[in-house]
Amino acid sequence: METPLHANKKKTAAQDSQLAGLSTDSPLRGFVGYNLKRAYMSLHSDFVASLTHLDLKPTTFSALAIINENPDISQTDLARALAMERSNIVVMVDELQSRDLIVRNKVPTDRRVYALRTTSKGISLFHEASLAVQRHEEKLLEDFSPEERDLLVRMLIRIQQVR
Amino acid sequence: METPLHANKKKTAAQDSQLAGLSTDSPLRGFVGYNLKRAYMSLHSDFVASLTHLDLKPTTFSALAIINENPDISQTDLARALAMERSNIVVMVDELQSRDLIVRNKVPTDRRVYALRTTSKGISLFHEASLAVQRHEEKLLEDFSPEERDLLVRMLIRIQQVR
DNA sequence: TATTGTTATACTCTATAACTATA
DNA sequence: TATAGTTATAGAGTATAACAATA
Repeated sequence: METPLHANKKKTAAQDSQLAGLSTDSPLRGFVGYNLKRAYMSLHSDFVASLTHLDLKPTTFSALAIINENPDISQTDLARALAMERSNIVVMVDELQSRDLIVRNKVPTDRRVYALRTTSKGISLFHEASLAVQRHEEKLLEDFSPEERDLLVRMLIRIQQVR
Repeated sequence: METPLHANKKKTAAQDSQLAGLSTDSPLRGFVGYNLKRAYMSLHSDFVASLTHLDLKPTTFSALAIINENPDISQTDLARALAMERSNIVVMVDELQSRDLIVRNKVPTDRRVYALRTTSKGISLFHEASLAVQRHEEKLLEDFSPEERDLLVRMLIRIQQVR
């Protein structure tokens, strides 16, 4: 028995009109930026839904991934990696810490900073979440060959490297 | 004399860490969704900047494009095309109307709806904005061949068509 | 002086519910 | 009953400024 991905809830505008726009927004379809935004929007709600059962949001999932990959990372560096403001990192780290998913360790050599680490609970939740995200991506990209997926990722990274 | 695209303002987190993340967020780089979001974020601030001199935002630019392409479109259909809630369309249409970029015509056959149309002022502003967006995209995609751009757009559309 | 973490705050975007007038 | 437009409001997400502790 799987949880249905689209239950009988009323859809939001963002979810509903994924296809509706394809006829009337033709003047915008030639723009890469427009299609990038729409593609992002169309996968976003499903992505969020794939993490709710673990009580994670996209940002908290990403934070967990980065802290797990970079033990003793500081909040400032985490902010930079996530492209978020330091001030907004604080409350998110508070939440992860209060749920015992990460710890804030003091650093003797620089008493201003915290060294963030995932706990064993945080690690196992992260692994579980990774599987959920992989399932979400698998469904999203089922019509894409491995080569196409790779090509897409490389193109998206090239766009980020502009400037 | 061109307007500098990155003036001497302090960068926001979203702008700053376009590249900073490339080292520390490696566990997330395999996910298409993550790269999609980051690519969208990295072009967004520059896209917004490319429209500010015309006092347009991404959404108002898109609305202008859709109304121009679909004369006498209703607010509900505009909302669907833009993937926005009808309630949020109202204030945006208010603004475009107050700036004489569009008109709200009454429809005799159904007195509930408005038929939206661009004014001549709206049309010329839209054309000017289109050129600005094209310049922005040209810079964004200068390393992409026409074939690559086309391929990227088609992949992004395929993602939107899932489900 | 500069940086880390922090707090408070504001602003934008988006979502929801309730209403009116029409159909 | 259902739909178009509207209003008010609430909730995210994100940005800015100022501060204490530390470098």
